[in-house]
Amino acid sequence: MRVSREQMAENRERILDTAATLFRERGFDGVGVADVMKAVGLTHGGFYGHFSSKDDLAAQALGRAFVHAGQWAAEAKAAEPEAPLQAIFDRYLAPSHRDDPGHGCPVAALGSDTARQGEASRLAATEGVRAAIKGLSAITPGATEEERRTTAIASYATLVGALVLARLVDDGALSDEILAAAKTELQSAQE
Amino acid sequence: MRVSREQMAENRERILDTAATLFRERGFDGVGVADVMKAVGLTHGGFYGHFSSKDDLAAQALGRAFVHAGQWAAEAKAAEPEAPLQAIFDRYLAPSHRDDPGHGCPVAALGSDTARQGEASRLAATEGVRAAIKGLSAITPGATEEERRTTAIASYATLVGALVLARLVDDGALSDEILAAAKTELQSAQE
DNA sequence: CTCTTTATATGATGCTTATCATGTAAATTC
DNA sequence: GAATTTACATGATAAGCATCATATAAAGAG
Repeated sequence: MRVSREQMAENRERILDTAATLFRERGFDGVGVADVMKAVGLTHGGFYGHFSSKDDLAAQALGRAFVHAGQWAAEAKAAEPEAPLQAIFDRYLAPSHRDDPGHGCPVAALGSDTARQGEASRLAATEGVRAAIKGLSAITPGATEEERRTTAIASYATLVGALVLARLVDDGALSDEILAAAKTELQSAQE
Repeated sequence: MRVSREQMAENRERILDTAATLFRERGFDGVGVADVMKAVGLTHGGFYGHFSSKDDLAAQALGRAFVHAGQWAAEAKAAEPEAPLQAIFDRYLAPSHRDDPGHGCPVAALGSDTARQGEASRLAATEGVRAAIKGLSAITPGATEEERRTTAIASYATLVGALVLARLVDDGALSDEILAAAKTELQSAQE
């Protein structure tokens, strides 16, 4: 059955959002085209009217998941004008973020996966990382532009690594300790 | 055809080593049982004489991949008795490590994957991470035991995150910059 | 209101892959 | 060295999944 133009556009958006969440939760190979469509409330047949392939969906969903990363600085400034960097660290390293990969950082959720993905996905991720670094640099202290950027990149790496490690281990106490340790070090580096 | 006891034991070891490499290179879902056996020079049929399932293999191969991580400190001390920590940072953040995931850090290569794996794999990874933290703590400077451990965990996170990001991006210059930035920050934190 | 278009549903198709069943030849045992 | 065991090979089996073909009913055009 046919749906209205707006309905179709909305369906497409929901497919993208749903895919972005499911991929982060279960990995690219852990989610089938039919799974995504079913979660949206459609059947698998209509999929290829929206996307040319699963790879195409993966790349676009990745881009969608990265949108948030590009707005890091702006959001943090709005939420905590006094200490935006601190707000980012707190949010990123919160147990709630660790426990909800579907709506969190795509690098932590799909990082090792994406490195093995097709070109389109790699490009989307690269742009996302670039935007995240730029946003972080803008609110990172430092004498020179270059120094701020270097520090921002390292902070980003610490955040990602800590979240990956915290999700990896099968021991809640150790997981909490990892998040806390990263937060402590990132704070003390700020002085 | 049957092979000797030693031959069988050697085959089992080669299956494990090969799997540990292939999984890190292509992800758990990117490698089939038949792929591993073929790479070893056997056929898929004999697999279940060695392991009870692919999950079983994955868990044991992960354990194998983590062996190296537990010996971090010892190896670094042997190679660079003066500055073992520096040796670890240099080696971990080297382009050669980035470009050879099959023989490198299992957290960076399979981190986000493993978080979705079965219990046995999670446990193997948890033990590996624990050992790596312990090893790093032993050569990390700091006033108290607790402080050394906190710093070691954060350094580990920075290493992992930087490698994941460096492998993720589709731009060699940005990738190199990420590795260099992490190294710079880790060094300056040491004073 | 009729005609045309099309977004989605249903139902193949073909491929990949984990696992199992059976055969066989070589190692081990006695 | 005959009998037995067994590690591996060959060849199913069955399930999952990406993609495509066709049908249909509802939207949009006139």
